[in-house]
Amino acid sequence: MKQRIAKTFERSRIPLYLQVASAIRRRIDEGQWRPGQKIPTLEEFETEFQVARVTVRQAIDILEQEGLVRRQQGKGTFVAGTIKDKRWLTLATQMSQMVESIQDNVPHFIPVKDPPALPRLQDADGRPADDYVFLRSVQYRDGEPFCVVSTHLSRPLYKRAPSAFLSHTSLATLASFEDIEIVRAHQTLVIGTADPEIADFLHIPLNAPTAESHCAVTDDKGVAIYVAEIVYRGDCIMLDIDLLADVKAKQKK
Amino acid sequence: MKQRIAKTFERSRIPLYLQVASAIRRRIDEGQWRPGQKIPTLEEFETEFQVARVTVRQAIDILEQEGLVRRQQGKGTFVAGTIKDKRWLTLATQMSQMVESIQDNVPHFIPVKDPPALPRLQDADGRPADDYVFLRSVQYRDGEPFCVVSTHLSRPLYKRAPSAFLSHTSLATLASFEDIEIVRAHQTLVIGTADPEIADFLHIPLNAPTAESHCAVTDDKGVAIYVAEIVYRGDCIMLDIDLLADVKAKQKK
DNA sequence: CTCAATTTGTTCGTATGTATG
DNA sequence: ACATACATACGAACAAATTGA
Repeated sequence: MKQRIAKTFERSRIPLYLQVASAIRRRIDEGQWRPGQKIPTLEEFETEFQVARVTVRQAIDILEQEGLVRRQQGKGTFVAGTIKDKRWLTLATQMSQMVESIQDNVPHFIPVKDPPALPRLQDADGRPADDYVFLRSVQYRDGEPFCVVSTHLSRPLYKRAPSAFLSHTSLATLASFEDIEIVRAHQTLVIGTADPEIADFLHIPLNAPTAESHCAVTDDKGVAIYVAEIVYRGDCIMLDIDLLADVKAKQKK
Repeated sequence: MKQRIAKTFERSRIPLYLQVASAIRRRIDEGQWRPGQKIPTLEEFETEFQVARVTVRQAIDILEQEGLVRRQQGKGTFVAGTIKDKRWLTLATQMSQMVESIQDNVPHFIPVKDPPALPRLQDADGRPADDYVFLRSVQYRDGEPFCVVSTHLSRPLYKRAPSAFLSHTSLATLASFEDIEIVRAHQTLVIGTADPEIADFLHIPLNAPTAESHCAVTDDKGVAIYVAEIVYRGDCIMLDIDLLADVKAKQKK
């Protein structure tokens, strides 16, 4: 037949039933229907999304597999009782806060085939060090991976405490060296999507939203001694920004 | 045939050729191959991704449609000369900066059927005002929509200059009232995906990554006089965070 | 200029997945 | 559950453009 496909959906090439599943999943995540509550009937979704009944069923099949909903013939479809705690990771916007929050994280290192010799530096990151150590790791919480960290660490720095760098997050170790003067510590954040490799590490679907952080620390000689590219799962992070932080800091003078 | 599908890909139900396209697109975005440079042959991708030649071709078809690559029979496939300026919108992390950046934006208002009487307030946002005006608009740049703003504005405030609030962004207008004391201005940011409505407004595919901002301004009486929910396209924004901002502010004392 | 190697373009047959009514 | 149409994916073979020997 014609495959009429509603206008909003046709912008994407992704199979309809997946799109519908995502749309409904999102509403559940957002709390539009509370745990235990009944969600609309197949017929209602059919009308709303302008798709065939079978397509809605297929979408809900997925949500049922995920344990997000429970179906009962003759009664309806209900939101499962337990919804996971999301957005638990508030990204730090200050160095001190950042170090504190990753203090106790244990990185799980990934072997790297062809480590890039130099980090990708942005304009203001400073000049590259002569030699870097490249470390790549996945970090977990409650047995679930939530970010992949690729770090370029100035080799002299690494040499000072290799075992520390291999058992703790690099930044926490770096911050513990009191004699190193940090002149600049900067982070940029963009939103991206999971490529196959990242999807694999983070146990998320391909193209799922991610937060990609570029984080660089520069010493008093203008050398970028720490440069990390961090990819977070998009669904667990949250940023908290005090828009008056600058004003308040001035007032304290 | 068998549809062997490599392990990494099978977690996702998304069509293979789209997955491959995403993987290659990402590498181009990341600058793994410079503009004008030749990317690997179909055969090489075939081996790397463990998919059929036709599937790789189909993937590259998409990138060609997007204008990201250029193909030449007998020679190869090349990264296009011009890569669009992405990530042009650096989200402000300070009130002053924010007001400045949206100063000249012109909102295109959307009619609203059932405006929510009260904004969704977070713990520290303060108490709700007695009465709000609800405004919803889409903002454009170069004719392209980049965010949808839903604003709750304290009605007394709105009454002071209705025409200003309808021709400029609310926050810019708000900031122009010198006699209003702002005690708190806070923003939280999470990563989400486009639902059908947002996808429609922003001209992006359903489930495309978005940045969802909750922004609240509280006056000296502890009343939330401005509360906005802003949804940005995920692919145009970027955050710039100085991790030593607090330290520097203190040093200036 | 011809020839072979390389690389993209095209087509076929088949199997399975997606979507409709 | 069924019949139908179209999309996705495979493997393989062949065509056409480009390059360098």
